[in-house]
Amino acid sequence: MEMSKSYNPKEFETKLYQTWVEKGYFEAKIDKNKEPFSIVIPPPNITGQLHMGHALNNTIQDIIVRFKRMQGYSTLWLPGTDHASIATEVKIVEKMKAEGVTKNDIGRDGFLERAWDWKKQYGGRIVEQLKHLGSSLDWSREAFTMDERCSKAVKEVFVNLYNKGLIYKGDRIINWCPCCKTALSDAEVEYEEEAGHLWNIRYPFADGSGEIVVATTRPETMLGDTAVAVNPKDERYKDMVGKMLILPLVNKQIPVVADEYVEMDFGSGAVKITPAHDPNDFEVGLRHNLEVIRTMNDDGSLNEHAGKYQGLSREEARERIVADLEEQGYLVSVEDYTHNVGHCYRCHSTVEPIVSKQWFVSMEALAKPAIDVVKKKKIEFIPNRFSKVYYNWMENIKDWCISRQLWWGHRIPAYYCQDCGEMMVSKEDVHTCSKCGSHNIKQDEDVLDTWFSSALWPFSTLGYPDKTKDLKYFYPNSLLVTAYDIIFFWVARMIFSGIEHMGEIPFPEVLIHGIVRDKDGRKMSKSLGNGIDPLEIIDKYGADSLRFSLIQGITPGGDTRYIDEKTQAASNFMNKIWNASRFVTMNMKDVKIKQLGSFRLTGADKWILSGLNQTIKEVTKSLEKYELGMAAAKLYDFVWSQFCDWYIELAKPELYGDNADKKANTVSVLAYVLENILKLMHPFTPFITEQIYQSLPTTKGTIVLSAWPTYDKKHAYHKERVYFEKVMDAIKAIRNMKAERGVAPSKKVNVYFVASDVNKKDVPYIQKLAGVGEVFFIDDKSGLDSNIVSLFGSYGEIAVLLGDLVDIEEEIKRLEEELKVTDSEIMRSTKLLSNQGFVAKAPKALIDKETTKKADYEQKREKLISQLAALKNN
RNA sequence: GGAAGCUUAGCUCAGUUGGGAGAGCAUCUGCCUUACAAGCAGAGGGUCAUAGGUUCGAGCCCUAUAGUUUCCACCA
Repeated sequence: MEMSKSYNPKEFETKLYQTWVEKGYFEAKIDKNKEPFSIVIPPPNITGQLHMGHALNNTIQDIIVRFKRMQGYSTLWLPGTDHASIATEVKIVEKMKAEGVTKNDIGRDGFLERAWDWKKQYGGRIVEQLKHLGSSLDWSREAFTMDERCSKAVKEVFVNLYNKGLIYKGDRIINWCPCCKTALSDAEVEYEEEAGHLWNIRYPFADGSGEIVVATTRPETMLGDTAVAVNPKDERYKDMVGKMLILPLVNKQIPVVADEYVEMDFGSGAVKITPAHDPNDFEVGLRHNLEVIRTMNDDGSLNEHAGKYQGLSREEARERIVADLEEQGYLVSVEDYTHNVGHCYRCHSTVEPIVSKQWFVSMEALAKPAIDVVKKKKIEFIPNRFSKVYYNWMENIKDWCISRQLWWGHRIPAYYCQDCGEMMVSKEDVHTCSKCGSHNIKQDEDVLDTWFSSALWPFSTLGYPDKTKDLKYFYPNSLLVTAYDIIFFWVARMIFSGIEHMGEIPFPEVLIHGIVRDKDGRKMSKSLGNGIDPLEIIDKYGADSLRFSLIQGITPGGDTRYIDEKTQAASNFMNKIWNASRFVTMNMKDVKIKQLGSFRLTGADKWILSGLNQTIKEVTKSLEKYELGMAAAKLYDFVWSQFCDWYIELAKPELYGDNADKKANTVSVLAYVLENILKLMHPFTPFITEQIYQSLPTTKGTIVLSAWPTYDKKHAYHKERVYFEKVMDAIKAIRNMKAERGVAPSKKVNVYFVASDVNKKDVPYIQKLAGVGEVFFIDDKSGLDSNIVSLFGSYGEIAVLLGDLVDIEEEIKRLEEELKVTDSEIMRSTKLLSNQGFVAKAPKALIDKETTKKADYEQKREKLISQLAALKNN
């Protein structure tokens, strides 16, 4: 296949992906002779569209998965989507609102019908978008959190936990979103600082003996107050504990109680207690047996316990209550006060703490082993600092509220007898009451937290609770890759779920990456409008460029910025690879490619093979440590700076020479190195590498399933590399000298190598790459005239004939400057080597290195001095 | 209140067992040299936030300070 003249990713990216999928390259095979490597994708929400976060997350996973696949692992990367209970329901309700329909209008069944339609229509969108990225996912195993498999797992787990007493139903204070009209878990509440007020209110004693002033940020909750609390050690209130106060506006008597929870030095040191609407107050209420009076409806409006305020929204109620307090003389003062207010993570309304009957997972017993496995390093976070975040959360965890007053999701498998009230929790649908035999059964109306099913993802997708072959072979997964923002929501819950239900950790490693910010370092968000659509970038530059730019310069756990120039640079790199490959394939035409080892290698050949070998070693090592940014940088350097800038240029003298055999040798090395480059690059940039790989006459099949290059001692060529770098140093020195003196690159200069160990056979390289005419080798330069420029370096001495271009005065100045630098280097070396501490404690290799360095500089110094003397004598 | 990260060239960032500071972009100079001007060759540019400490030796380890970002907690 001929390569087209220019790099145009659109010509092949989509086509190649289709072929990969059709041929089943990504389908995992259970192979007892191979080691499995499995990852499950963090399932994107069906409501979602691909954003840069997905692009980064999936690029990282794809790189690792493709790398492991090439290394010979039986590799599974399992795709799927999350039903995203609340997020999806919010979207559908919005859509219905536009049509003028409410949930109640169409009922549960009607709503679910719409939801499934919605899923059918949009659920596949993000999945299709992942394909544009090149993600090597096994589509034959695609899962959905509400498909049959996962739903079965959810029921199994719920019932098991219930039977063990780890799931319970009870009245607790929970976070309530009055807009979504559902309970939320603690993790689903986002706190934001808001400017508010602190109202100081007078609560008079029932016996008329004075008053207590309390402060509140939410005066509307006072209707549900059932006590005022003070610290038992507080001298100011010591005699008042147990006395009764009149609750203003309500005109009800409430007691003063003593509780450690109260901070004496905040405000007046007295706190109004509203057990139904504040988590701390709820606890105080439990300790003092206080009445719990809920004054708010599910939609946030006030209820019948609010007296004359019934029916008002919470905002209106606040206004009216404050006004009334003021009018009746109860309001002492109002202060400005900034405090944190909880918001629903989906609709962003202010969350109300409310007492409500909900289902909970009892966390204490589950958290303990989940903490242990990380402590014992059975699970490692990469980078390790994230384990602290994990401990912090796990060690302070509260029970997990899992019921949601929503319709889209896994309905809680609890059934109630309408006749005798018996509750039955069962995997199977219940139609008969186990206690009274009645058939009048109703299932719990609530659904489960969407994260309840995500928590089971590493095994529910593999067939749990059935003991499938997949489950046996691919569980535990090998790795989990995710951003740090869902450690609590997801990672932590997968860990305790895996341990509890599978008896085994879900994965031994968790690779955490950062988030993609905009060019100014801000989080990309809809409200800021600073989001960048990866699909637009792919359309403009191709997926490979986007992938490479996302990976370049990232470090585990670190955030990155999306900067378009970075993608342009990556795109230039793709273009470079394309053109270099085109150059190689053009030269491969009509040439019989030879096996390495069957012919004599040139110095340049050995130099590039040694560099390739080193690159293989380092890139493999970096990838094994998941240091993708590092691996990408090494590849970039090798491909561009070593292979393109040097080796291809070094190859040209042979390629354009008239020795067909030597040309074939060089082409063979070019082809060999290119093929290895393509393989090393493939995990990062799968499309371009496959496209070129298929164009090479030496390759068969797909690069996707090709073998990962391995380090080969035979190609180390240490000595040869050191020698050849002298040749390269000579070239650089001559180029540099010409550029500094304004000698046109096309102008050929003649040079003398003075007492140099540079080999005559390497002269063509110097001529071609440095723009040199004739090269002479002499033992000393006594016969040369003075119109020369002397260069000193690893190659020894080069005398360049520049004729009139040489200004003796300038030359003396330059050499004196160089002598000064050399002297200071010698000083540095001498000082270091005469440092007893250094000589005694530094590694031998370093001392040797320093010693030869010093010798080299001393030699150079002598040459500089003699050259200066010669110039000055002239 | 607690915890963590970051501070390196004009910009964005690398720098992993402590051993003479790097890349990309930008800037300047010169080149259309038969893969690539999306390119080639060359150059300039950094007291590695500050102050101490450990060490023969610190961008890297320790302590403190400043600035900055984030997470957790949620004192009404």
